[in-house]
Amino acid sequence: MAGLQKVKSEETRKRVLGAAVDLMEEGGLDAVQIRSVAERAGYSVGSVYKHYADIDALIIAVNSITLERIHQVMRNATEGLETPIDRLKALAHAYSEFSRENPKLWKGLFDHHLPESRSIPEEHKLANVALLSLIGGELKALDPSMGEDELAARTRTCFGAVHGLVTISLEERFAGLSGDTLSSELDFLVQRLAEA
Amino acid sequence: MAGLQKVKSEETRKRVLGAAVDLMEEGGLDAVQIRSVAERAGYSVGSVYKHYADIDALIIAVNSITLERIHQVMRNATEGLETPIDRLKALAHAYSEFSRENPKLWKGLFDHHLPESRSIPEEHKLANVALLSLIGGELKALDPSMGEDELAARTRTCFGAVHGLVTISLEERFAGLSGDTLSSELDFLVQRLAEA
DNA sequence: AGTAGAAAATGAACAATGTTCAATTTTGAT
DNA sequence: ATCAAAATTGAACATTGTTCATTTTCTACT
Repeated sequence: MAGLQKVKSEETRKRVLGAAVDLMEEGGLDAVQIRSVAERAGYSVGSVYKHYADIDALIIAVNSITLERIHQVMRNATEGLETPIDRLKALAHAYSEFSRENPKLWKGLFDHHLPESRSIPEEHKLANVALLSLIGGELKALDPSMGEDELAARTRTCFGAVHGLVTISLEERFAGLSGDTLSSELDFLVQRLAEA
Repeated sequence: MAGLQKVKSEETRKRVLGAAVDLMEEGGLDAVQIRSVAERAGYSVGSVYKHYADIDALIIAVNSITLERIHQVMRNATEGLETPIDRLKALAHAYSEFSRENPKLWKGLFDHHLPESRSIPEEHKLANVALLSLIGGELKALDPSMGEDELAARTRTCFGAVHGLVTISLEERFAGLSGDTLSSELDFLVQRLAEA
């Protein structure tokens, strides 16, 4: 049966990726190294390269999982909420909370950059756009008359604004916000952006 | 005269830093390496270490210059403008323009992170706060009744929001905004945040 | 001027990490 | 049982940060 090899191969890939995710959670981007991943997964460095072209590909795989998790908590956050503004606020809070609860995964997602010469995999870009469309859907509900381009632009403005506040709040250099202050500023920001 | 050594030492430090700035402008954060800086400056690797404790200290020195440049263009941007809202919009545009005109310096500033164990130099944190206070001043003019804590929080919200929009607009992954669209979204964002 | 000590500068050597690949082990089909 | 393909290994190399013994240059003093 040809199945055994395939099963083993997939098992290896899964363990390698799992080890990489664990290391990112524990030690951030810098901890995701070929040797540390190989050791944690119980394989040699060569086996890691059998499944991921290089360290960047592995990190992107980890970040795709992080993106998926963020998408998940944001989708859940709007459940049961009726008005678009309430739903937008809930999305912003879910995003912020994820960054607080998983700072190393979150930073790893946004701190990782490919060299200029390389392009981000299409799949990963789509996962980013999927996040944006959670916001876009609410903005569309708020103002159905908005054109496609205008909606796309406004969606990025709203996401970018919340993303920026969350980002600087995680950084020591800006003496950022936290706790109730962060929470109420997020509400203020979304309210202002979304109100008619 | 004891002056010659001091002059030489300062000359070396200046050349090393200048080489590092040039490399950051040309090749971004990854191009600022001890060997490349030493070669560009015309010194050995050991001499670089004589003036900067490690590569992080050198990068922070480069980033302090970048911060100073950003501060400069933002200060200039408000000249001759009367209303706080116009001035806030001008600050946002100046920030955005700097990121477009100096993408590698700008990315180098925000992509660089110290290991958790190390703390950002006080001087560098103050330079960040100086940027924030340009915004804080306008917000205070807009609403003099605001308390200190409230003003500090709102200042970070406004900065973070603009910073986030600028950030994602520079990134391929988000298919960000540019040109007139970015410009008008910045206006929209500032208008909404600043209006009564 | 000459000289000893201090400061500056050098570059070889080491450590850590990404990457490659020839050799070995395991698996699948006959 | 045997051979080819797939999986796995780990030694070896390249790059980059860092250290430090040595050499060169400068200052102060006689």
